[in-house]
Amino acid sequence: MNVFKHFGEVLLGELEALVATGTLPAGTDLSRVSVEPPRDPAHGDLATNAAMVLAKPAGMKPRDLAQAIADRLAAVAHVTSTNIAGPGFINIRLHDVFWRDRLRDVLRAGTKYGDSDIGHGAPVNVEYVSANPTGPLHVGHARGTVVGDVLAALLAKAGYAVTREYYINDAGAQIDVLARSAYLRYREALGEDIGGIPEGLYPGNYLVAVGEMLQQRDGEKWRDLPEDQWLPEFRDVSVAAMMDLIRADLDSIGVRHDVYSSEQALIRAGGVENAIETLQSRNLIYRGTLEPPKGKAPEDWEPRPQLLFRATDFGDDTDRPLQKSDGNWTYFASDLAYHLDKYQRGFPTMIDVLGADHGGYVKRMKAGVKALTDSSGELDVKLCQMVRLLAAGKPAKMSKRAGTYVTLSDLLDRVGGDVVRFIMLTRKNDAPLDFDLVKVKDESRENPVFYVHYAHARCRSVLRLAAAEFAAADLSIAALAEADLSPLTDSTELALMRTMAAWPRTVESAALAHEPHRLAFYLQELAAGFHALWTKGKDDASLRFLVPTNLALSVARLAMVQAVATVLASGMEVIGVEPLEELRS
RNA sequence: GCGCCCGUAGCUCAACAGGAUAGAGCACCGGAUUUCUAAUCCGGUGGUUGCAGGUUCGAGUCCUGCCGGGCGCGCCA
Repeated sequence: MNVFKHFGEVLLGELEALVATGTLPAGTDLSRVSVEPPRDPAHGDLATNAAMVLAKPAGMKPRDLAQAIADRLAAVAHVTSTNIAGPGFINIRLHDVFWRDRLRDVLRAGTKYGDSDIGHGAPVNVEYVSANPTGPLHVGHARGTVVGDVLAALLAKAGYAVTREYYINDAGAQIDVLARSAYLRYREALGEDIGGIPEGLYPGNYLVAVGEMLQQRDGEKWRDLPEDQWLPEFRDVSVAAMMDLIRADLDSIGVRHDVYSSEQALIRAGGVENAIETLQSRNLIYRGTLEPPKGKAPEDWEPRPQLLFRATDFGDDTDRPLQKSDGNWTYFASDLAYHLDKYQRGFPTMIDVLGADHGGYVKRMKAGVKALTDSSGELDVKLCQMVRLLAAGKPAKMSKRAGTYVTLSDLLDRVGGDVVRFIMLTRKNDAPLDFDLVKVKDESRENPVFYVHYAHARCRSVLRLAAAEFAAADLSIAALAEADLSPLTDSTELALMRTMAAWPRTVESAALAHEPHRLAFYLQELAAGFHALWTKGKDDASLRFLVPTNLALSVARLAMVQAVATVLASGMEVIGVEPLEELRS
């Protein structure tokens, strides 16, 4: 249950009653009315802006209208009091029983707590990673990988039908370069001294295995043939090998895409022509000449008539070329085809997770999607800013082996997948992020991964001890869900329950905003609430979770501890981090 | 030159769809432990939300113009 949405609906009912009695005029627009947590918990449990939003249409002073609304709300179930504050906020306080009952919601739902149906099963396509198949994934790919994967999981939890997709850019010139690089390794495998890797080819030693494989499979078959004879085969084999590497990398961080789309296959199937024709039929293509970019004209610029898409009709800054002078399609043209293809496969909603260096590309792609789908398709692009690798505050050394950056695989070996996943969500995607290889392994308050893990482990520890302490009692989750929770009266306990009850709303709002980082922030908040209560039990023994002389109290508190563990696990499940039983190794 | 993103406490960052007195952590100062794992917690100091206007009952959030930083800017993907 999203508490705020629930009471929002209740409030709307009361407002409609005020319309019926004539206090509010017929046809009043109620869409801007909201029910939210108050900024300061001291104000109450819920707050609404209804009186401020509706004062003008009602022709009343906000505080007078607030009084009329508050009078009605005071009679609503679970509401213990209302008050009017500031410019006309109505603060609502709910009975403690209501909050305690939310623990039952958690215990009955398990880690499905927070699942929502706001998506109504609508299909959403999330495209992420989509690294060029020219080598293994490196650190730079890690952020988009995590952001995309967690966004997909988040949308699934919010009730969308999510497809996770990887777009293989296997058609461009860089694939020829890859094939030539592999060819060199092939000759090396045949025993030739190839010397150094020439400038412009990929030097990475991950291609050695590709060359060796081809040598073992085909012997000298390709050695003396002209390039156009071996290039297609070397392209295919190299791309397949690189995708195997990439898939292995993704697997090791727990990422599995539902669909891998090949740019080459799309082009061969006539996808680009299909897209071009669609645009042509809407008169959105013409042959024209672009102005050079002002202030930064390329030296070799010469005016040239090109096939152009009228992107400016859809909010872009300039029209965009579709065809290169050699007759091949531009990358933009095939990307148009790809997005049309996704749309035609049943995804009116598409999300692309890209690196920030694609920022200049967003407007034209959104324009393209609008044009191709007659504005019925929607594209959201999440740009991920740079990750700065540090070690104890200083820039981390890159591996200097020829041509290699720090690979994702190296990073995972060093800090583990849980750490990578969590840390990548500790900033919103469009802000730069520092990833400190040392700090992320610290066992302290400063390390959010540890802090959240520790909270869960502490919950589990209490539950284990409880099983020993109260061996005769039924402490199953089902039993805890039905327990008498009335002994839970401390303000810190109630605060923790409110935090847990905010989880469904967090899921929904993060999903609507396409902002997975909010989950990581929520988990830190919940962990903080639990740690606070834990320590309070040290100062005041009557607040300890386990009170051997008082079974009823202990059971109620165990229900709460179990609920904390469950909500933490629910969030960690979305992020893809494993909840730990204990931290001791 | 143009476009996109960013600018919030000394530092690193939050702020949910435009809401109330802008919140955390670190650092600094002062406290709590014969532990349900103190690897934690509590309290205090700290702000002209880059600058100047505008819209609104209400602006960190929306609009305009500046300043500063990052990314990008026809035949790379």
